[in-house]
Amino acid sequence: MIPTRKANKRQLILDEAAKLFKQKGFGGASMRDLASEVGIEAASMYNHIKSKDEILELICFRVSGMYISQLAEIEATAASYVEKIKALISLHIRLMIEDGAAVSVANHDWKYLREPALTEFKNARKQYEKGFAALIEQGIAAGEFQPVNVSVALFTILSAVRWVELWYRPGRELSAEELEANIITMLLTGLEKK
Amino acid sequence: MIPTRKANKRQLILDEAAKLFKQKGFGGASMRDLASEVGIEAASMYNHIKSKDEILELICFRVSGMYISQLAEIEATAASYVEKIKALISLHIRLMIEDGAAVSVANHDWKYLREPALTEFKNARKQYEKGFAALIEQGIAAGEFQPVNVSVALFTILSAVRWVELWYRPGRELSAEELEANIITMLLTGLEKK
DNA sequence: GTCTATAGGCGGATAGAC
DNA sequence: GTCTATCCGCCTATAGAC
Repeated sequence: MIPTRKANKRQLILDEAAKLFKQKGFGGASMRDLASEVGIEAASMYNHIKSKDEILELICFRVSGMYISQLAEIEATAASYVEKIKALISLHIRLMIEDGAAVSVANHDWKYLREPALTEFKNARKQYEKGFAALIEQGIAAGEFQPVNVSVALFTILSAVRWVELWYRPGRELSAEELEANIITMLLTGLEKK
Repeated sequence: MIPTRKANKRQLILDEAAKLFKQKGFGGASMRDLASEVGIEAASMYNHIKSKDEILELICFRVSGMYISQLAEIEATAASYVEKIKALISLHIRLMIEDGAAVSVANHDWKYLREPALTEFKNARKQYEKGFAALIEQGIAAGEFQPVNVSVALFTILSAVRWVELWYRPGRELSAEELEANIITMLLTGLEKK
């Protein structure tokens, strides 16, 4: 039987840490806070994790791993570039909704990683951005996209999906599917009516 | 004679604080760090400011004040809704480039404000967002914009201009004007070629 | 207005009993 | 594996000399 993510206390600590870091920031969340959420004393957590820094690393690299493996899958499909970019936007929104706390930590608190993890994480992110940018570039070359600056297009898309973290609540007026459809409309066809 | 912003030591402290908070976060930047940047001892700063919290408040409310007053000016013009939205996008990019550290702190560290400042800041931001959303809504009603969900459009635009803070360096391949033109293209006409 | 010294609290992490 | 007790360092802020 494959253990679920919450099977052991170690994973419970990581999940609660993600929520707490998202809420208070890495620096603002203390090990005593975290222990209280988990239901044990701070000292007891050190039987499950090595340090507070290790917790941050585990969260950040789990998230970067998800993005990179999913990008590889999308790259390998035979879809058009428009479809591939739509799939990437959909991926970001879905991960944000399903695993929001961890994604949020990887987005905001990665800078508190210590070397060598910091450099490793930056490289992973750069690798992801390069793959994403290549799809935009190829889409422009293929005539599917407007000849916009590739970096601007890349970061506009990446940023535009980030606010979902701040805004989305399950049971909001908009369903996840409607949210996704609206963001894709904004990014691919723009606000202005032509 | 009107004093410039750097005329007194108090303002120097605020400017250095904005840079430091942007770099390390409010919690990660200590008063000793800040004093070292200013060139005095930590204790000496308390002759110019009341507390670390006061520094954060002064930075955040200066920024929110700028946005709100500029929004009022744009609302009062006779331009089309397309032009008004373009002016707002331009405002965000310009403030980010000219006063990036303070804007960044107001974007990220406002959550460390203490009551009653926290509630006051949230209300100011909500007021700004409502004004911005109203322009989008009126633009849709006037037939200038696509009938997209107003909140989605608003937050997509607000987020899309935020990454400029992470990306823009004076002397990058793209000038501020080109950057602005490219972002406006992305947001108003979209990535896809039609 | 700046300094040195320090108060008083909270941080991460460890030792050792059970 | 969990606890209590504790180390030691850094934090914001203040007191008081100059």
